[in-house]
Amino acid sequence: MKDIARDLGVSQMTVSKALRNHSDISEKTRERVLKRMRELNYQPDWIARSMVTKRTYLVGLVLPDLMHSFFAEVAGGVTRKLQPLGYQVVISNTEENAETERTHVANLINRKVDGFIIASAQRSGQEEPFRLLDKSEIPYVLIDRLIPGVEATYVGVKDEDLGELATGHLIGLGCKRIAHIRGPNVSTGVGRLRGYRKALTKRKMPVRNEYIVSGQHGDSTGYDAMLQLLKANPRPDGVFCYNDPVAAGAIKAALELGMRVPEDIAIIGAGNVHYSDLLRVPLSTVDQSSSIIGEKAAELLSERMESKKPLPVERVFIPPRLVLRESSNRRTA
Amino acid sequence: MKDIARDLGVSQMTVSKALRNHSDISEKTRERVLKRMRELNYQPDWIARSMVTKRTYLVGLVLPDLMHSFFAEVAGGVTRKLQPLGYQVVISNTEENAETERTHVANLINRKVDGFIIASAQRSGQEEPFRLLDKSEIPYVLIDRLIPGVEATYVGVKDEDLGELATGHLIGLGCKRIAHIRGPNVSTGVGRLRGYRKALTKRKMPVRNEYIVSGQHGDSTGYDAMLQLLKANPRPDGVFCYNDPVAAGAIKAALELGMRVPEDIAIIGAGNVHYSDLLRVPLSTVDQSSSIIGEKAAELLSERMESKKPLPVERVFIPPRLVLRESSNRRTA
DNA sequence: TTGAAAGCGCTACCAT
DNA sequence: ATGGTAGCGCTTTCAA
Repeated sequence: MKDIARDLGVSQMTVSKALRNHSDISEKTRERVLKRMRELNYQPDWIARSMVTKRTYLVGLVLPDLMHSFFAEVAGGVTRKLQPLGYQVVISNTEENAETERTHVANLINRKVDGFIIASAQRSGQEEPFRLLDKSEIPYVLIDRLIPGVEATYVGVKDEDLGELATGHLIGLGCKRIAHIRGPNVSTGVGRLRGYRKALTKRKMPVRNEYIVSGQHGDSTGYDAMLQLLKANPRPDGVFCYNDPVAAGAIKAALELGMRVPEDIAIIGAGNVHYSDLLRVPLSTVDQSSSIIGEKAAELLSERMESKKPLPVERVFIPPRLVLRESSNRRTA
Repeated sequence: MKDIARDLGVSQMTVSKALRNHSDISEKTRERVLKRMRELNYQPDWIARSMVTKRTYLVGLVLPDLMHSFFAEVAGGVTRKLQPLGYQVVISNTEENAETERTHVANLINRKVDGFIIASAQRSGQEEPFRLLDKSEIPYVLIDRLIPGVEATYVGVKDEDLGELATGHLIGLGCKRIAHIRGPNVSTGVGRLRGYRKALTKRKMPVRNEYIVSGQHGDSTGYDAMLQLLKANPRPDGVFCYNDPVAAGAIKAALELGMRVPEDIAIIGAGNVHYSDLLRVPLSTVDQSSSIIGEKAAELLSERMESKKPLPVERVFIPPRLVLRESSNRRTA
């Protein structure tokens, strides 16, 4: 930058302003500066700039599991929106570990990212990362998972509605003994479970504890959970699974035990991941508009990053939507 | 930092050194500094530090498609290795677009990342990002895809071997008319195609052009490619697909047309993505050790980032490994 | 073992 | 429309 100024016989200031299309710099000078800049192949130093402006144009995207394509899609939505605005996205994969999440968030705060989008792996009662965030005054948006006790802008579905929708669908199919493979102890897991209970209760169907087993994330665990479920007597004839990966594992287990899906047991998941249609039995699911969640979150965050004063907390709920495929394709009994 | 110094009646320098365990600062002083640091909840400013040290502890990870779980797994491997060393990983998703890749790489160079790991979407003849990189002197490691004309450290499989292995397997099964759904015009696509040809030629089997169709990435395209393939007369009885997502689509198409897999047509993919076992027909595939690729690349890169002088170019080839499942489970004819 | 001075590359602020 | 001064928060170099 100094070189350009020297070469052109103007001050460094003029150059600095010209490069940023600052208020009133004559067209002519700007042209000259830009020309020389290209000649020298000069690129402004983001770090030095950040140091004085206090803006890094970095955004932290904190996700529990990149391998789960729901989150990969969210990440796609976020970057698609944020890149054109000049932000770079730093993805932190917490592997569903609250402690990892805490350190990553602390790190990113030190790095002075301009904002956060977080699908948190914190269990209830652990709000430390959010206290750090609030203290740092860096704006952030929660996605997918709400954290009790944390008042923050959020984008996601109402998980209770999702659970009720899925369970209600199974009931409508004529299933009499509906089980649930539940997720982890975060708002999504808890909410979907609550929706499941609610749907049953509303129709005056009993909620049986042996029909609720834990699945967590991943494929093999859905498999294990289903094996356990099928030990119950009588066996369930419908299962609402916490998410699609779990459901995929569940289908595998059911088939291995010689059951037919959906004839003997109907199965529905959640998330509508891209390969659900290609599974052993194409999977009915509840779509959560994953990439829209990412885009919307990016939008809300960028408003908050641009704004001088803190913007009000906003909660955006995206309506869940049934996607029916073979795994629940059954005539009403 | 100044505050700590003032409070303790020492110089800012002493504090700076104490915090970095610099050479010889008395134990006592260090303790005092650390204590006060915790009290004030002080965190060093990475940006200011970067400005003078010229190290950002950021690594750019440039991938063509996060939705493809092969790359998601690679990303997992990379971050798992790099986080503990104090690096943050900035993931850039180029969506298989050479132009996007170019701008992202340029951006990240400006941001002074310390190194790059790249699975490039550049087609042959486009080496611009790499010329930028070479000029910037930032170390980088290529993964998965080699770029002709770019001499760089690389981690991946020998795609020709992979193609030969997969095709050879189909031949061993007794398939007589083996087709290939080929990938994009990058080293992986080209190499696998070459391996396919080689395997056939070696066994003196004919290479028929109508048995080679283009699949690209994604699910529906594998589906489309298979539909096209099945118009051939006679129909192929074995297909080697560029990767698992393509193969998943291909299976769907074959089944829809009433063919049995593997009885009428055997199918094999590549990449061993995590859901391959859960597909309509569990998919035989060639494993590429995706997360090991990520880890190894991270290792090579960190050596190069720590080293003062440029380290020699290294090429690490991970041997491909057959994973046999139902989609190619057939008695030898 | 500790500290003072200088400067990294840029921009904010205020003058001209 | 242009420029001078100061300073962001840290580290490096060299002196005490």
